[in-house]
Formats: sequence, structure tokens, C-alpha cells
Amino acid sequence: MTEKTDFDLQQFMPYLLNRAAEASSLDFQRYYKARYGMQRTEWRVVFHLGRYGDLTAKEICTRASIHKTKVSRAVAALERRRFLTRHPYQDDRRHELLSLTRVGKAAFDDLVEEAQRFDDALMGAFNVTERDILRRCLRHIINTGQGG
Amino acid sequence: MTEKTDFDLQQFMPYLLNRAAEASSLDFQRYYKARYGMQRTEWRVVFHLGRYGDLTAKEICTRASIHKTKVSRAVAALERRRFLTRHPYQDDRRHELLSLTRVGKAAFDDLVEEAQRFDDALMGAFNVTERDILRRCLRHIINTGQGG
DNA sequence: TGATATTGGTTGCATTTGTAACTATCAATC
DNA sequence: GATTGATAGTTACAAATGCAACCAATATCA
Repeated sequence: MTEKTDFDLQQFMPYLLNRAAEASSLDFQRYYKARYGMQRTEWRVVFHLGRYGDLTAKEICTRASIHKTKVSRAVAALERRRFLTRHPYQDDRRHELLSLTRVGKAAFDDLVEEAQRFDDALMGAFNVTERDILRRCLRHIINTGQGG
Repeated sequence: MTEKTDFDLQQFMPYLLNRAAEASSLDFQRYYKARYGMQRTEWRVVFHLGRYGDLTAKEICTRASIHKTKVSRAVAALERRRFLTRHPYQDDRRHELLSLTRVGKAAFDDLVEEAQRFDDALMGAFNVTERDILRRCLRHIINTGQGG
């Protein structure tokens, strides 16, 4: 009979991942919250638009695995504060193409710089091999975890 | 002048970690929610008590970096459903020692087994070196991310 | 002894989130 | 061209969360 008390919580991957995710996001979160009053979903939307160009809300949902209500509210908030605009497009009026305003782009540029800084600080502790493995494993988990 | 659009979101560690954490937790979350009506903080409390023996709420907060209000509510919910009991202790009546009931222990045993199963499935994709690096890196992030 | 600060834990309130139901547009089928 | 079914996005309501204020017990120190 195996003793369940042998189970090592500190080795349990979902637990480690959740704690690491939280710890790693804290400082950056503080930054975009203080500076732009954004929350996580909002900066993610901004990053997607800034990085990949104009997208529909749906596309952001799919790419980032975020629920549509969350994106909907984030977009509404960002629009209210003039970070982005919507252009319904002719072909299919259900879609709305989202694009960053000048203000949105400026925020994106600044946030990217800051993100890069945080990432460098975080990853600076690891060597190239470790970074590669880390990223590869995480991507694998992201891609398989969903439907499994 | 660097183009911010070069920034690779898919390489940004906090983003990867958050997505991996979410993806890796989904199935297990579904399990303990369906089976015991627990939520994340609740099973974490159960795991801590099951694994490390009786603890005070404060100790759980510290060990798991969870805010005290969250733990307080989780404990209340677990007590209501008879998964644990509280013993205020003589020396300092501010503290309350928490311990799992028989029912709580049974749930813990079952959840541990299930957790182990999920973890095996998740980590099965990686070799020993990768697992080691992954765990080591995550622990490093957890330990340094907090105050940095 | 009494005033003040600290600590473990809870509660109230505002904000966020998840779920489901909804609107509006388009596609498919008859 | 009317009916049914998807699909993009919003909204309403309940549950979860974060923050600050709170209570009670203890520690500190005049």
C-alpha cells in the first residue's frame, strides 16, 4: 500500500507552473497597471494587435486561448480609453477588425520595451540550453494540454 | 531604431508560463471540481494538510504564497463540507490548527492519485534531463520572482 | 498597569470572472 | 425566400477575487 503522504507537491507540474506564472508576472503586471490602468487581458490584446497587426476579436481568442467574453470586455475598455478602434468590415458585418490607435501603438512600444527588460532579467539566470528546453517544454504543454 | 513588432510574444516567459499553467491545470481542475466541488485554493489547502500534517492558516499562506483572505475562505468552505476541522490551540489563541477529517483524508488520497496520474501523463513527453531542468528553472523563478 | 503595535484571521464592498442566454449577421437547406 | 443552424460579439447574473477595514489575542514598552 502506497502512502499518499509521499506525494511531493513541490514536484507537481501544474502547481509549479501556476506559482512560477504568478511570480513571473507580478512585476510586469504592476507596471502596466500603474502606467496604463490595463489588466492582463487588455495588454494581451494590445500585444497581439501590436505584434501581428489588425485582428478580429475572434482571432485573438483563438491565438491566445482567451474566452470571448473576456476579450469582448477588454476591447470595450481599450476602446473607451482610446487605445484601439474598431472597423466593421464590409464582407461580413459580424466581424470587427481591431487596430491600435497612435496612443495604443505608443503604449505597445513602451510595454514591449519593458517586457523585454523583465524577460531579460528573468531569463538571465539560465544558460542557453536551459532557456531552450524551458521554452520548448512550455510550448509543448500549451499545445497538448488543451484537448488532452 | 529597433522595431517593436519584432518582439516575440511566444518567447515571452510570463506569457508562456501563464498559458502553460492554465493548460496543465485544466483537466485536473475539472476533476476535483466535479468530484468534490472544490476550487483551486481549496485543494491546495487539502494538499498541504495531507502532505505536511496539521498546519495553521498562516503557515499555508506562507508556504504556498496565497493571500490570507483566500485561505480563510477556502478553510471556511472546507470546514462547512466536513473536509477539515479547526483546533484553536492553548498557547496562542490567535492560531487555529487545521486538520483533515477522515473524509478530508480520503479526498486527499484520491486527489493525490489523480494528480500523480495527470503529472505522469504531462511529464511523460519529456526525458529526465528536461524534467530536471524544467523543475529547477520553475523553482528558481518562484523563489526569485517574488521580491525582485 | 495601561497605551500602542503586531499578528492571525474574518468580513464588507467593489471589481473581475465564468456561464449561459442573448442579438445580429451570415450560411445552408428546403 | 422562409427556416434552420452557425458564428462574432455582447450582456446579465452569480460566483470568485482583491483590498481595506475590521476584531480579537498577544507582544512591547512606558
